[in-house]
Amino acid sequence: MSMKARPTLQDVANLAGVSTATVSRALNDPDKVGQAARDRIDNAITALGYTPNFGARALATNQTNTVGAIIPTLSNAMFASGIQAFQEVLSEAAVTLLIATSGYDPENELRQIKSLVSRGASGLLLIGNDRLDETRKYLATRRTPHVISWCYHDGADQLFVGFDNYAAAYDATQRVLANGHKRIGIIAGDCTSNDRARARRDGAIAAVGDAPDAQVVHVVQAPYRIDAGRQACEEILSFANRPTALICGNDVLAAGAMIAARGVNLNIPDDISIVGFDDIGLASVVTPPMTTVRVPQIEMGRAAAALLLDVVAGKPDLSGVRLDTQFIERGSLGPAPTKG
Amino acid sequence: MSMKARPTLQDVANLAGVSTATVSRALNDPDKVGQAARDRIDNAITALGYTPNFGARALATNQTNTVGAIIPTLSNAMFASGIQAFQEVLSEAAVTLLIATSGYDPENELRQIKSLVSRGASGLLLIGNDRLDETRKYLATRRTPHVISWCYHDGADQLFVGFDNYAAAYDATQRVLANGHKRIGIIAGDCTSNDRARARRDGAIAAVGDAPDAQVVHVVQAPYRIDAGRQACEEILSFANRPTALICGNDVLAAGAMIAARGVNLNIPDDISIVGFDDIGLASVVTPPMTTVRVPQIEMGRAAAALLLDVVAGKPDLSGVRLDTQFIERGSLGPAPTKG
DNA sequence: AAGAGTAATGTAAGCGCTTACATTGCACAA
DNA sequence: TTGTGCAATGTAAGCGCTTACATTACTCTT
Repeated sequence: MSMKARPTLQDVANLAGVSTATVSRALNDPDKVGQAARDRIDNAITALGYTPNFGARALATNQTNTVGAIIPTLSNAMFASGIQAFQEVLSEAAVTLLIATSGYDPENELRQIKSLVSRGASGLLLIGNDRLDETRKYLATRRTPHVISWCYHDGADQLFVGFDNYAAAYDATQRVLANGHKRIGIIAGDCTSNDRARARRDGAIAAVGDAPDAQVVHVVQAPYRIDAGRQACEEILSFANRPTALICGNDVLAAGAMIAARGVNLNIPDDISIVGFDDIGLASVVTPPMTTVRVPQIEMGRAAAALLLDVVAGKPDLSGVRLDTQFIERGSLGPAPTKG
Repeated sequence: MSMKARPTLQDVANLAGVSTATVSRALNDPDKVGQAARDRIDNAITALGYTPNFGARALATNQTNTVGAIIPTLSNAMFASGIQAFQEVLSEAAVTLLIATSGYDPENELRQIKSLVSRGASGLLLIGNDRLDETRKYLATRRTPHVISWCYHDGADQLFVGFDNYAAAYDATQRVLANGHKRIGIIAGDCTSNDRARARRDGAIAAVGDAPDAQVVHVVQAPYRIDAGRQACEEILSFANRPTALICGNDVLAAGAMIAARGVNLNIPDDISIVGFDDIGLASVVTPPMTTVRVPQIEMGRAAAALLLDVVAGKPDLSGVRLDTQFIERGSLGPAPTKG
C-alpha cells in the first residue's frame, strides 16, 4: 500500500517559486513570511492538494501532540460516551486522539499499545487493570505515561481514574438484599481478562455472603450480548431453586434476562427482581425500567483526559481520581415475593 | 508534548554491537541475520523497550499499510458493529485502521480527513454523501482512494457500499400504510448535514404522499437521543390531529417515542403504532418489541473493507455494492385503530 | 591450494520535514 | 554617501528508518 506520489513540501515550494523553508514557515509561523509569498504558497497548496506528512514533521520536531486510547470494543455503549468526553478535553488542548480496540485480548492490547506508541502517542488511556506482565514491563521501561480508567484501586503505583467496581456491586447487592431477597442469582459478564466484570461479580457474591440468611443460588457468565443474557437467565430459571433476584454484570445482560423472565411468564418485579449495571440508555427504556448502577462515564472521560495531559506534561505528584457510582432504583427491583 | 528520549534503532544497534542496518534487517527480514546477532538484538530491544518509529519507517519505505475511517460519532451503536467488521477484514490483510469522528460536522470531517491522510492513510472510509465541496475537491485532486458507506446511490462517480435509505423508508412506510393507517407522524433524525436522515424522512413522506387517502400530520426532527425522541413524540401527541402511526428515523428515537406514548396512556400498538429504523439491539428488548428496518451493518462493513482494499490496490473497474434492508415486523406495529 | 560462491554485516544516501544560521535587499539615520 | 538594523528568504543538517551496494569471512569445488 504505497502512499502514491503525494505532493511534498518541495513540490509546493517549486510551484510557488520559493524554498522549502519558506513554505514550512508559511505553514507553521505565517507572520514570518511576506504577503506575496504566502499567497502564492496558499495557492500552490490547494492546487496540489498538499497535506503535510505527519511522520516527517514528528521526526523533525520530535513532537506529536498525540495520545492513544485502547478500549476493549467499540460495540460497548459504555465506552463510547466516555471516550467522546475524553476526546473533547483533548481537542481543547489541541491533542489528537488515536483509538484502537483490543477485543478484550491482552496480547492484542500489547500489540495495539506498541502500534500507538509507534505512531507517536506520547500518552495512553488504558481500560481496566488486567494486563500482561510483559505489557507492564514495556510501559515501565519506556516510562510511557498512561492512566488506567474504568476501575479504581487504592495505593497502587498506577494512576487510576474510575470507580470501585467491587464496592459498587457490593452496595447494589446490599440494596437488593434490603428488599428481603434471600436467593440471589448472578449473571456476570465474561470475566476472562476483565477485572471489572470479575470485581462486580465478586462484590455481589461477597455482599450476599456477608448477609446472614441469603445465598447465591447460581452464578453464570455471559458475553456482552442481549441474547447471551437471555440464555443465561433461561439456564438459571431452569433449575429448581429459583432466585428471587438477579444481579447482572451489565445492563445488556440484564435486558436479556428480562426477556427470558418474561418468556416464562414471570412478572418483574413481583416474581423476580432484576438489576443491571452501567445505566446505559437502554436501562430506562425497557419495561419495567431497569434498576441499575449509574457509572459517571462523561466525568470519567474528562477526568482521565485532564490527568493524562498532566502526566504527559510531566507534572509531579499526580494522583488518581476516584469517582462515585450511583444506585438508580427503578421498577425492575421490588420486594421479595412472599412464598405462594 | 515531546516524545521524550525514546530509544532508536541506533540505541539498539549500539547495545547489540551491530550496525543499524542489521537491526533493521532483524526486524523486517530475520532470515537475513545470523542467529547470534539476532539474539543480542532481541535482548537489546526488550531491554530498551524499543518500538520502531512508524513515521520514520513510512518515510523510508513510502508504505503505511494504513487506512482511515471517519464516522460521525462513536455514540451511535449503528456504526460500532459496522466498523468492527470493517476492521476485521482489514486486519486479515495486515492493514491498520485509524478511526476519527466528525461529530456530524462537515468542516470537522475535512479536518479529520486531512489528519488521517497526514498520518499515512492511503484510503478512507466515509459515511454518507453530505460533504463540503472543498472536501470533494481535496479528495479528487489528491486522488485519495475512498469508499462511501451507509448509503447508496446509482450511477454516481463515487463508490458506495450501502443501502438506499430512501427506498427502505418508502418501503417501511408502505407496510405501515398497509395496516390501514391514514394519519402518519414522522420523527426524523437530525437532518443537518445528514443525507441518510433526510433520505429516510423523505422516503417516508413520499410513500404517504403516494397513498390515496393518507397524510403526514406532523414531521419533527430530533437528535440521536432517547429523551429527544420522547420529547418529539410528546410534542406530536400534544396536537389535535393525532397520528395513528409514528415513523421514526432510527430506533433510539422510536424507543423515546414509545416511552412518551406510554406516558400519556396510549397502548402500543392498539392506540398508536411505532416503527423504528436500524434494528439495533434495543429494538427487540423494548415492550412491545419494535418493528423496524434491519440494516446489514456487518455485511456493509465487510464489503466496504474489501472494496477499499481493492481501490487502494488500484484495481480497475471497481463498482459499489448495494445491500438490501429488511423490514422486521414486531409487536409495535398493528392495524390502525378503528374510530372509537 | 586457489578460486568461486555465499552468508553476514557494514556504509551511506535519502525519505519529507524543521530550523539554526547565513545571506540578501531594503529603509532609515547620521 | 555609508553604515546599521531588520524583514524576508535561502542553505543545509539532521530527525529514525530502509536498502542498494560494498565488504568481509567463510565453505565448497576442483
